[in-house]
Amino acid sequence: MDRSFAIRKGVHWDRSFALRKGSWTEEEDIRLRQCIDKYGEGNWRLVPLKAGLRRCRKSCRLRWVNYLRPNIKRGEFEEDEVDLLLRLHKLLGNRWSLIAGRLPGRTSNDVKNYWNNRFNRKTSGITASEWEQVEATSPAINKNELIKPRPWTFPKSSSWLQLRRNLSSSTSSLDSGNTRSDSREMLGMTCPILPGITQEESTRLDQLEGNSSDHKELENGESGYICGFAEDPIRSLWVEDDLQPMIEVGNYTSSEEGKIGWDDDFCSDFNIWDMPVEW
DNA sequence: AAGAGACACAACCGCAGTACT
DNA sequence: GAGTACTGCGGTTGTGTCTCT
Repeated sequence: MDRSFAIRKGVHWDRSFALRKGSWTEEEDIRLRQCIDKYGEGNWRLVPLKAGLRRCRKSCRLRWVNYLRPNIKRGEFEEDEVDLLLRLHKLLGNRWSLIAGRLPGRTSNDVKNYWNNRFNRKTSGITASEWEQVEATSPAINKNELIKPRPWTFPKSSSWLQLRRNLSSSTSSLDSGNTRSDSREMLGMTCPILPGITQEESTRLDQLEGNSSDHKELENGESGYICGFAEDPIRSLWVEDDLQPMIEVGNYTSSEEGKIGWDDDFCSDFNIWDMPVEW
């Protein structure tokens, strides 16, 4: 790709750094795809060099993540996707990457663009009076009321198998009087709340199926799988046997019988599918 | 047919958090 | 602990296409 070609294609050419900007060509896509296929994702600093691209690493990553990555879903959002998007946005706000994580095949950019086009006040074409009506009928969401999950952090050596072992030991440690933070230490990680089910959680559920040691029974008689613990106050994703993702918020307790549960004095839960959506 | 405006999508930029030295 | 590099995210802008007049 030379400068004259770039100019002909209407592509901006940054002379000072010889880095290309603007739309990606088919040739660049092929180079990038071949590079990722060969070396895998990550280490974006080296990708432009290995791929022989005159693009900055951020540009390469963005192109891969939003366009070239396999299994990216194109086309109009389906009805159930829009429904889930609305519910998740109500819960999470503009946390596009988290929302996209629960819409298989959709990227954060897709979700953001879709939202901005359809529901953004500036661009949706909805009149001021219509918006006033929407806002009046929708419960206000304060920033500090939004659940803002942080990325899961695992020790480098962790694996689901290890997590499972730690999960078992942490449960028994509660019975022996250890504190909750001790248990988190034993877990070797901090797991914030993750509403809905991610791909990883889904995979884990598949692994859990039939493994009774990971199946928990609550004091209130409910049973299911715990997919994540959060930092204080305890917020956890609890997936019941019928695979309904419940969000538990409250104090985590244990009982003599070895059962686990949440303190009734400070505990609430809700099903993401039951959340009202008023648009 | 041509121009204007709307729309959808791609890409860039700046920032914050994290990892590394 | 401080400084630097890297990564990922969200807001914003740019650009191509479609529709309407």
